[in-house]
Amino acid sequence: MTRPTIVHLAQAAGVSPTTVSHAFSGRRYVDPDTKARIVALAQEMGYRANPTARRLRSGGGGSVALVSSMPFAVAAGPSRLGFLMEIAASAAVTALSRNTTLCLVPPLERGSQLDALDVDGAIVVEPALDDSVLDFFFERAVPVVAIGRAPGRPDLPAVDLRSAETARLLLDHLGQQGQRVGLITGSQRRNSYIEMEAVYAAFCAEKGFTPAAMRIDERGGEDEAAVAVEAFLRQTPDIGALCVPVDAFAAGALRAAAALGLSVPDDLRLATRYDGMRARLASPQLTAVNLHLDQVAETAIDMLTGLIEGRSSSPKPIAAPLLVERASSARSSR
Amino acid sequence: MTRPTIVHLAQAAGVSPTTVSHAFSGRRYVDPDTKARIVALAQEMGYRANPTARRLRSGGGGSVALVSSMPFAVAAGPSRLGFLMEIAASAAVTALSRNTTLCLVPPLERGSQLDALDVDGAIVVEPALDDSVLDFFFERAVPVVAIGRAPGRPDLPAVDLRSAETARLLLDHLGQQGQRVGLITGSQRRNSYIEMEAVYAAFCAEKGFTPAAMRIDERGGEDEAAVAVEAFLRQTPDIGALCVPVDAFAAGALRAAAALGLSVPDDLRLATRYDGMRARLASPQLTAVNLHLDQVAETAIDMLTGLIEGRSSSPKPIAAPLLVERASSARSSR
DNA sequence: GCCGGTATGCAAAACGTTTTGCATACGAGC
DNA sequence: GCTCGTATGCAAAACGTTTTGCATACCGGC
Repeated sequence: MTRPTIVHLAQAAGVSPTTVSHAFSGRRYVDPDTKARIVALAQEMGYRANPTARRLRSGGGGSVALVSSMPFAVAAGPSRLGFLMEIAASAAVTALSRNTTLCLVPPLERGSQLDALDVDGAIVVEPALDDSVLDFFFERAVPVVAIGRAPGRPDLPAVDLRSAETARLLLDHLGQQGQRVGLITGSQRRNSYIEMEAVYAAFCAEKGFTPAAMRIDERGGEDEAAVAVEAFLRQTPDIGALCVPVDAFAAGALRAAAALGLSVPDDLRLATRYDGMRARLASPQLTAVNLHLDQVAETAIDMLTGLIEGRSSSPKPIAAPLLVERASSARSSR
Repeated sequence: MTRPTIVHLAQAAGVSPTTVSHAFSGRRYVDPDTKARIVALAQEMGYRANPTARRLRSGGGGSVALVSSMPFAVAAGPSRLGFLMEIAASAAVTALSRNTTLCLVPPLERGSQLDALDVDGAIVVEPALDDSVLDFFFERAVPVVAIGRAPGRPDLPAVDLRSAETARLLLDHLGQQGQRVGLITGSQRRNSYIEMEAVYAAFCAEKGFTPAAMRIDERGGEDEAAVAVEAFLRQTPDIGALCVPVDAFAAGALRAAAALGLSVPDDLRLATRYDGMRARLASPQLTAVNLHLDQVAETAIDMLTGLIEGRSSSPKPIAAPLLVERASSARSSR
């Protein structure tokens, strides 16, 4: 009744477990007849190697974690989809094609019991400065690849999201008619915010206008952003364009504009970073950037498997970010 | 340099591995002083039990798979988010709180190497008739819980999505002003389609109008739906309302209506099933149903862990589906 | 008749835990 | 002094693989 093991199969085939193992792994020669007999018998008995035993002996093999340090249960509702999940979808596909499974790990809260987490590596999405998620894996000596560089850890293998370029793309586009451009980022210290803020500072200096930037706590999501952006716009009424990399915040900004009677894009041009459903289906549709997340996910998985197997990671570059112009930043007709 | 094992720790503490094991598991009494010493030393040495070894000895423990048989790489773009991913997010959170990890498994294509998949159970989202995903797990004697009953397998544990009620809700709403209502489902044989089609037949008989239904292959996604629905509407011009449970198809239906110069909701009232981002951010927003997917995911995880541990599954019921009225089916003003 | 090579397969030692049955020591009760 | 419970801990056997070194048999060449 119990599941057949390699010993049962070996007995049935009249050979040793060693031979059975070799027959399947191909690591040593096995007489073709013998092998055929074993395979046929395995089929018949429904034998299937126990993956746990296999990985105990052979060390690791077969699964990586995908983790975000962004709130994901906290910011309930639609915002928990999007960026992370799009990466998850691509990464799962890629991982599977590398014969690896992908474990989805929600943000680690303090006291989370994660002993069960048994992975050979981890992909951490947009780690923040001093991110405890990174420590968690370091303690366990689990190799990590970050998506988006890890602030304060220039040595950590990462897939570069090219945030500086992305920022430049957005800002140049938003300010192309001479508008004063504002910037809304998150208060968490993620590399994309940091790079964007730096590019923004340079941009302002170049154009000769005073920076108008604000940071919002990610945990508040769209609602908090709507309130905060409204206050921000009241305070800086000469802002003609707003760069809002977090799509949930951009949705909040749309609401803020509406509340103030500002028309988008005529009174306020708006653009966000991640070209996901939120950007595509907002009204008006949001100008955004194609970050090639499918490539990013694939590259991250490849780097990680490389790291796990001790190969030096090939830093396959991601295609340059691509501006996707939409109605929210259409050239003003006024 | 290598990671310390229980033997190293035992040596360092001057006890046997047995005692160390008991100190952590609490399955036998260990002198408090000894235990404290062991724990302190473990901390210092960075000892952490190897989960693989643990599960080999103790049998299973710690991970479940989430699988959809819906195309997910095939239907690229935005449609690969949504339903499955919302469930994934909730399920991952619930799973973690049960000290279990969630593996995301993309649709199994023929020949997929899934030997690495080492899970104690699986949640299959909306299985179709004769779904090969189910066979895959049966072969491996992995317990399965379905989300949405499995057609042809009334015995399979499942979380009921209450599709009949959902259908009734949508149809009654759409037909409330006497319109003739059409139905668009998927050509795959999933329980929700089957139930909806049955309710629809009864509904038509009741109201005394000829059914107008169509099935579309899911793999075509929104684009194929746009084309198909346009043809469908041309052919049955007296349709005043359309029930389109698949949100990607509903988005296609919107495009079809626009192409035909039909205004939604004035000329055509529209409603879909899953109240996700797609419904909320479409223009006009789509009337949809709150299926309580967070509850569904949590219940599925609970049933599955129950099944794995041999407990009889407690069939905690899901809250009744709730109609969320939006602009796409607003009461016609004409 | 001996040597070297190839073909085929096995025994036994890992891998790092958990679990079970047994052992020792010690104090209390008689 | 003997028995008995309780406190504490250990040895050894699992769990199901993979891996490594060794064994046997056979064949051809000298």
